[in-house]
Amino acid sequence: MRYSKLFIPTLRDDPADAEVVSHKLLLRAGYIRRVTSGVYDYLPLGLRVLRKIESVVRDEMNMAGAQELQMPMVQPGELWEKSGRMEKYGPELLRFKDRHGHESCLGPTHEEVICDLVSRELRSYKQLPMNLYQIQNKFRDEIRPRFGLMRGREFIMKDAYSFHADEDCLAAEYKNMFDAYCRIFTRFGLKFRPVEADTGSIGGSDSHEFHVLADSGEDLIAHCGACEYAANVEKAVSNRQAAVADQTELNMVDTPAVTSAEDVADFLSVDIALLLKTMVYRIIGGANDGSIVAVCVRGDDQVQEIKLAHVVGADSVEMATDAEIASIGGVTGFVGPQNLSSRILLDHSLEGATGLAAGANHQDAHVTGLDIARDITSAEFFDLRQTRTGDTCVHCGGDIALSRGIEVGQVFALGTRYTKPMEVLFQDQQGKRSVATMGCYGIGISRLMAAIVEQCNDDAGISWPLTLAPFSVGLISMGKSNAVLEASESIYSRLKEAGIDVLWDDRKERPGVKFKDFELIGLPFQIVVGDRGLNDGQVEAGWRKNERRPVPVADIVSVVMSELQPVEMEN
RNA sequence: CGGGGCGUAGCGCAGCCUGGUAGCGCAUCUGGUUUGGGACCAGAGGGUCGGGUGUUCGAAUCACCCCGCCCCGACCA
Repeated sequence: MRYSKLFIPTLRDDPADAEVVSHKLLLRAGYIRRVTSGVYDYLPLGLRVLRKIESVVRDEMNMAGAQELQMPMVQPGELWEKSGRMEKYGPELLRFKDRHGHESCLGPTHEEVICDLVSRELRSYKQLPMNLYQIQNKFRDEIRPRFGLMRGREFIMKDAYSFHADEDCLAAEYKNMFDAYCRIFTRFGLKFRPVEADTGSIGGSDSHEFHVLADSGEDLIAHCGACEYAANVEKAVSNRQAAVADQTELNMVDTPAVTSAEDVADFLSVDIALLLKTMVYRIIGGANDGSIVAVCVRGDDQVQEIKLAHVVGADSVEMATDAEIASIGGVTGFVGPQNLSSRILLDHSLEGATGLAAGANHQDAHVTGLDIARDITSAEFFDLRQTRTGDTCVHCGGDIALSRGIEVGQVFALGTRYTKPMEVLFQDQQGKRSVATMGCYGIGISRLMAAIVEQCNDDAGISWPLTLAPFSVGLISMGKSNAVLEASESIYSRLKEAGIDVLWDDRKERPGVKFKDFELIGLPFQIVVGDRGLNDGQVEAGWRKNERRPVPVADIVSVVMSELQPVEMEN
């Protein structure tokens, strides 16, 4: 491809509204443009990268035995009514009526559609298992789209759905997909980590997320330094060294206008870990929708709201209002676990604790010497705290550390969560009607593009891995002497004939401009043709990251082939 | 939706406080000189100052409303 004919609108300055490096670079290097909040154009360079990402994913999915199909973006409301998610999915599901007044929505995911399809065609266990996938646009009306491709409203996802006659078969496919995902992210050359995950709004039993490690990641993951354990903090469990204090009398003390855990600890001169922090939540969804619960953790811990939601069987939880706190006998800022009329849930780390300071449920007062076993009636203990650094691993006792990650894939063992309501039934080996079990497996294709840039960049721009670069080779001709033009033209066509993806910068620009643009765009290998070397029958060639070396014009194609080939073989 | 910030030429910004009809750098176009790391000279084009209403002789500037964008929280591939 000739640069002069390609639409690559590069920018000198960082766009003011881009925050993370991938967003800035993809915009500046002319890969994407914003259309509206969370919705982007993929320009020619961006599309080329997308296609390469897709082809690796396709390759591995096909090799793992899955088959590709394509489902629609527009979905009928009935399907969502049937699965029960019309109500549950919430405002993220973009709904609309067509001209006939028919309830429709834009597909944020495709469990309903695939179940509908499979339920119509599935008769016998002999048709199982099967794994169907697509690479397609999704739309989720995100509360807050941000960071460019990282969290768009419209995005591209590879989603696969598998159906099975029994649990064992599902487990085997889950493992199969897990392994395929590891191969995919390895082929991209990414630093990634599979972690145990909460199943979120999709539901199901088992789930793992695949995270690309990056400081700009929106997720926090906990991992053990000594063993393989890793989990999203929404789910991570860990042991903590609990601070202990002697058993003492229960006392009420004045703490005028001292409310936060830090301030109370300072004011009373006690270790913040010997504080008991009480948070009051309202339950959203589920059997106890609307009811209020009190939750206690140590002063230096945070309540993990996802864990809490699971414990109380809620869709989610929200902090209670002052009035709601008062309704259970609490006083905002001074809430404690004693004499509350609501359910009181305590984190395991508080079981048997003594000598604690806590809110007194009186204005401007706390209690000291609180003894959980002695002073709290009807306490229930659960894992409710968020794992933090300094905790130890429940499996091996090793130290837990936290990292930031970008979630680029997730696998779910869904069981019959969808197949039951959607009536995906078949006749089993005994001739009985049976519900299929299901798994689903997603990879965020467009998000991956951003995640890769997060890991592959430097001060000058993007630094694509060879397998994903929009072009493998950038050919830069310098000056406009006929010798340079002719040599460039001939090298360009010889490279093309050899099957190498080459971008020839034939523009009438000064060398500096060309170098800067190529480094910004991030092509992995460069060839420079200039009068200086041409006089000795040479051009320069080299990887973006290294120095270029002189190469005889006659050898350039074979040199490029031998440089590029071994790298491609590794992948 | 709650909290903070912003909206002036394609991009990055100044002007606003203290009203007088818009400016800088980059980019673009023309001519010339340049040509191994974002050139130089000369000239040119491009803006209903996010939108509306109001105050005023006069509004980019002041007030109110709306819209859009970005950042922090709840969501997820």
